[in-house]
Amino acid sequence: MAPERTRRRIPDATVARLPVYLRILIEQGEEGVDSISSERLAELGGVNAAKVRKDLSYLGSYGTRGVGYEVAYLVYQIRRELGLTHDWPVVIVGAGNLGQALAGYGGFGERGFPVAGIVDIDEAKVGSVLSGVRVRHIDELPQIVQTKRVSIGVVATPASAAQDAADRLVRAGVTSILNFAPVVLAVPRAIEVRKVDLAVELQILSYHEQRRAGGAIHAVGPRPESA
Amino acid sequence: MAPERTRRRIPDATVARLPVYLRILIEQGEEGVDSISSERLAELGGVNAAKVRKDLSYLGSYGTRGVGYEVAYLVYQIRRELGLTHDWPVVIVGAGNLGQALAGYGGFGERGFPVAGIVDIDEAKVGSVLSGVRVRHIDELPQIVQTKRVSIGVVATPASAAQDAADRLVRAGVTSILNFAPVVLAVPRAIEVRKVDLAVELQILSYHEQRRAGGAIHAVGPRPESA
DNA sequence: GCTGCTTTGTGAACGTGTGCACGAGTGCCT
DNA sequence: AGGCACTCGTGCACACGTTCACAAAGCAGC
Repeated sequence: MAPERTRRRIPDATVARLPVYLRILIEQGEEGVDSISSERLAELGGVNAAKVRKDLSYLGSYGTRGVGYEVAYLVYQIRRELGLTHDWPVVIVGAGNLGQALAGYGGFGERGFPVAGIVDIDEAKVGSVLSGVRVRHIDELPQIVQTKRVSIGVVATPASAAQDAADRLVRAGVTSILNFAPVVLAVPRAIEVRKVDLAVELQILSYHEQRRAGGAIHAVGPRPESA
Repeated sequence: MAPERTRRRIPDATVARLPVYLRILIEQGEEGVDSISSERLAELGGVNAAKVRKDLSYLGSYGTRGVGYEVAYLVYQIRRELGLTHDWPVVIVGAGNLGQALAGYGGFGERGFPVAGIVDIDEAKVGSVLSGVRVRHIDELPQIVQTKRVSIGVVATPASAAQDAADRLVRAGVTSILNFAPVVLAVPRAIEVRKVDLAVELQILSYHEQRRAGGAIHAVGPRPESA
């Protein structure tokens, strides 16, 4: 309950790992684990123990020397730091293949990000119902964002429509965007954008595979030698 | 055609950006642009011009001072470096919501990663056809990997089945994994794993939203003030 | 209460990534 | 041919992130 004021800024790298710790801690809690050491948490999270301690130290000194961290308390603190003490409704733009899959992916609402609405520009798609959410026309975006107090938008359109979708989201008042389209979105500086690009991920894997195959030597096939 | 030998290792951060440059260059090429400066490429890619030049310099000196980079040649070089001179067939494990969306997502095969197969452990799903690919039983994984020379596997299962899926992929001979399940996979060191976790991305956005709302002050709602 | 064992929290060293600033090379114009 | 404008390639300084190593702090047993 201490009204800790201006919390020091947490490094990006740490912010990106906190959700992973959080998930593990919740799982451990459900399995009846009350206390956990940085070493164990590191093992489960696939990172270094010192890194875990340093990451957690940015939240405050919530561990007990000689013992470890109390799982429930740490869950609470990470939740608080990540702003997960209340739900963040999201709106999905694009009711195509991906939009549908996202709407149908239960883990969304389950983890505190209920789908407040899904919109598309295609009149033919408007009206259909995806996992309980009716597809609405994109012109209704401002209204959805306003009434449902949405601050996070998800761009699940084809690349060609992504910038327009982002523009509309920003105009409607959204301040964070999760972009699945393979495009670099241009948005005002104040808007936070994160992108998820399948092709990029696969190409990074491709790089390592190619390297494995012998660097600059002309590869003759995907798998020159099986393990 | 110079048989450049032991290419120096390219920094991870650069490898992650090359696919972005590549996509932009391909687009520009299609629009008839022959030559491009680091400044223009940086603008389109949303990064710093010096960074673009440094990144590209790891590939070699393929630019022309006073002019810029020849688009077609640079596309070729990046493709070569990323190992995109030939296709990398992928196999998808999990024919649920996400697996189906991935199989249906055309951009996969289009970008050099044809779906060699999709498998599921659920007999009920086996046999159905998703966008031209028949779902096969997971026991056929080794055969698919062998015959189609697959080196990249995609885990699109629920969290509870992800580790088993990964184990099977590794045993079948796959050396790179793209993991969509919210789990930290345990795999041999030689296996390259990249993860795409929606919840993590949303929680990172949540952190910034929460921070925007006033740091540690108890937030009362998602959007304390509209822009 | 003291001793010894355990584990946190963090200073310091190291490594990686970023961005500036400028020399070096190229093409164009006169 | 010479000068000028332009853009690449890169050395250098700085910021950020990771890891080590150890003092500080807590618990347990006697």
